Amino acid sequence: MRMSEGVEWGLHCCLVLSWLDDLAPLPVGRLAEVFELPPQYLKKQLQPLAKAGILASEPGARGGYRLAREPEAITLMDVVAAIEGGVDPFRCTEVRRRGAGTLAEAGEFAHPCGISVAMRKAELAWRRELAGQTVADLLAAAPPAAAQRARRFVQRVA
Amino acid sequence: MRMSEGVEWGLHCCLVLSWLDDLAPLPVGRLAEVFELPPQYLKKQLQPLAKAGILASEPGARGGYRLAREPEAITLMDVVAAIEGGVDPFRCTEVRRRGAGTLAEAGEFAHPCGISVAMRKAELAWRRELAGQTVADLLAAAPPAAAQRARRFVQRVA
DNA sequence: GCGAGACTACTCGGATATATTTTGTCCGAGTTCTCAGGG
DNA sequence: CCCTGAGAACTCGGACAAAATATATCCGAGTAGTCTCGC
Repeated sequence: MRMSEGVEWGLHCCLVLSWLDDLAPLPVGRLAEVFELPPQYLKKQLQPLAKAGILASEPGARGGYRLAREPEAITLMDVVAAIEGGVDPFRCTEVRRRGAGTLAEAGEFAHPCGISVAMRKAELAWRRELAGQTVADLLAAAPPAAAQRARRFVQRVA
Repeated sequence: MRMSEGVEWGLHCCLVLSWLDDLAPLPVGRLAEVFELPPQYLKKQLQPLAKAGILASEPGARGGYRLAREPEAITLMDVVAAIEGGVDPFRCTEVRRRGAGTLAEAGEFAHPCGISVAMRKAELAWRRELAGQTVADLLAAAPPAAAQRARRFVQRVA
């Protein structure tokens, strides 16, 4: 089980876009330079965020990405769901119905599989924690020097 | 992000091995028949559980797998960690140090990355829930008919 | 000097290859049971 | 009839392919800025 690195990139980019809100929209190329990431692939990772309404994109020259909402309104769950697709890590394939399960009576499978319930309970706790933290919280925790450095870096390159 | 189906299979097999404890050790072939799973691949998935001390394996004829501990002593976290390798789904690649981060002062990275901390907090909640549930809990929640059916099925095939 | 128009440069969006992980299969080492032969 | 010993069958363990997913790259559609030409 491995989360896509796009989640890490996306969150870092949300922070930078918050810091450089007055310079928006910011092209992907600039964002990529800030973290030395492959620009094309970073763009591919940010596209789902735009589609999910977390980022707003502007085409054409002088275009780029900006935050579509206030940092307080963007939860980590939003970002993870947008990039990972919002599917459960654990996927019940109803193994219980196969093999010996084919001999079961009809009503037995009315209740969901206990293993699935247990795993989903754990994932719910995970989601609850993700939904309880916002990009604004990350901004508060980040060192102020990083924000200033990112700003100078982007302006220097420009 | 997708959890290996080996987790689902492993947990179901733990249940069956609990139900059929007096028939142990049970070969993988029998377990595979109970759920119509590819026997060789199921074996591959159960091997990490044996290595982790959750299952005990016996080689040779009349060999097979049995539970190495009481169901009360096997948590879902144990099974997930054994099969998934115990690594964090989110992996911080220290992106903050690259690009603009190379200009930072030395002490700034003494504190861990805030994004990493946030993600780890969520994963901790997930792990806590997994560690709080045992195979014994799954046994209690499973329909009694399933246990009897599995027993009859295995004995019939034999 | 000023305005209109076409051109160029730059942006995002989606379609196309490569790498890596997951899934699935195969062969070898070891142990137990079976069965034939001898006492 | 009982014991001994060799053979055969069955088990797990780890090494070897195939498929699926994630990673990385390229090309096309569209927009803003710019430069030239005409008035």
